[in-house]
Amino acid sequence: MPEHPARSDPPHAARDELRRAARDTFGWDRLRPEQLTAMERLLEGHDVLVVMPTGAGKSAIYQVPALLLPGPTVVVSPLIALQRDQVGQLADSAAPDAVAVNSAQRARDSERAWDAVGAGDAEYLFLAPEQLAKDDVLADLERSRPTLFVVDEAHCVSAWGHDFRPDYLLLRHVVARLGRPRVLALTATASGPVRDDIVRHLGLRDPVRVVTGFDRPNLHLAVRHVGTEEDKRAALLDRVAEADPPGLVYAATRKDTEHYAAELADRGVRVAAFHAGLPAAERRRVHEDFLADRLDVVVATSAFGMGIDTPNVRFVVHASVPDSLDSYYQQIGRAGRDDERADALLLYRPEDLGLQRFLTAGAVDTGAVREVADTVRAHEGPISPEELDDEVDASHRRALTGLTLLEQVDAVRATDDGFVYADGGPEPERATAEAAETFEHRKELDRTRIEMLRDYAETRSCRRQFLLGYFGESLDEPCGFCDTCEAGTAAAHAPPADPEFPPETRVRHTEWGEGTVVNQEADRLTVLFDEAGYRTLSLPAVREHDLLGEA
DNA sequence: CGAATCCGCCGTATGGCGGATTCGGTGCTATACT
Repeated sequence: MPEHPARSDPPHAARDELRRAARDTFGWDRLRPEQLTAMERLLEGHDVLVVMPTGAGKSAIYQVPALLLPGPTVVVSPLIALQRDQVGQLADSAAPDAVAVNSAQRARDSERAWDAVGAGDAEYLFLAPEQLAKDDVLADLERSRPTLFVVDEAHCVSAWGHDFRPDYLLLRHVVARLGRPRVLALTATASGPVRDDIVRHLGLRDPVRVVTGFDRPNLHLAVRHVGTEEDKRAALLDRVAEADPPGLVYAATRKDTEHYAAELADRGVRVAAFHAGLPAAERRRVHEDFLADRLDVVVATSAFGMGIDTPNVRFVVHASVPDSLDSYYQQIGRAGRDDERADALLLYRPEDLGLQRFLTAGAVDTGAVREVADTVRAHEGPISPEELDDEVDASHRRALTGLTLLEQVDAVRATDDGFVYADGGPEPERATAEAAETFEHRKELDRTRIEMLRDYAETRSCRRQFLLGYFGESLDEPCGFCDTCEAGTAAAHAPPADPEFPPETRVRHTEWGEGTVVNQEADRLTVLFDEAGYRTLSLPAVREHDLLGEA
């Protein structure tokens, strides 16, 4: 953790103020040390990255300091439903007003929200990143002089910013345009590389990182290998039908969610399917029914979960592997928030990895990248993302993905007034090729992240040691509360107490170049290579052929 | 990459089979229409 800068105030003046504001405004009698640390650093003007489980009070970290800072607080939130929840929660407290601006509410309500922010009546303003790509929104925001810029669910920057929702990668320029208010990034789950990606793409400056432990000791971890699709279906139905509700089932496709939900319903389970293809009203109903205990089980795609903080979820069963251990841990982390026993079960078929490979395979649209490059270059003066979107035929998503890739290869750069073609940068043709390469590199990393699910499913070591290792934490002994521990294989495959390659060690591989050790098991080693992504190496082979040296 | 679905063939079945084809996740916003 970085050192405290020297302060002239008495040492705990800020702390006392924060505690008083928390108590008087929100009725919170005590704040956790990590919350206080993060709040204090914000007040001092630092950028802060917080990784803390849901339920630990992440929102408080901006809600309280916002009261002590002069201007309004901007909160970037990925889902309109979350914005609504947060505004509602603040409305129920004694805190100053919170408002949102988005396309789902009447234009007049958005206008009122801006008026309230402008007049200093609203302290908190919630927006999706897409709003911040609009010139008039940015102008309104600039006038309101925010002093705190919050990115909630900040893992979205890394998970979605690179292709699905490229507006996330523009946030760093929004922050610059606003005169650099301090930035707070909040998330429940992020492995080391994801944290670094967030820091880099939000442009955080020497951020204070507040990361609490990842271990959830009340969560029982298990993987069941299934042979055929039919075996899997049978195993799923048996397990879920007899499990203690409430619980969640994650499936890979929309159709699967509906199949499983129908079959569970036949067995008398109060169940609903949830995916992004359902009408908004149906999605809202399922969400509310689950929170209100009117449903035992929701069978969902990855669309379900953010904003679910019901404490008594007893199980999470995966009918198929997700796209990364980051996603997996986030999804199983929705169980057992009450600290009672909860079960995480992965039904594993290696064939299911294929679907995830397909889903992360998307190639970049080089035509769109080239069009963006040419447009920025031909434009007289700096061009804003909104103008670019208007002038380019490619979709918003492709145009902005192209823009952010071109920025990463130094072909375009941001100024205070928009993007310009970089003077010494590569020509459009070369820049397009380099952008495609950068994108491909990211996809390769994504593919190796999928392989980590294979390793998790197939490991004979303690599952918890494996998972925590992935998130950069170590557990000295096998946990005793996972299937491999119970089967006795974990003890036999326990990582050495004194590993040759301790976590975080920088190494150089003869083929894959430099990387950082993630964790060492009894006979294998996982390394995150800078270029080649996650790779698992056999230790005997490493020793025999001297594959790894110090970097 | 793998599963589900479609389609034509065989040869005449309250169809079966194999090869070809299609499909598969995540959300915002703006706009046209009822």
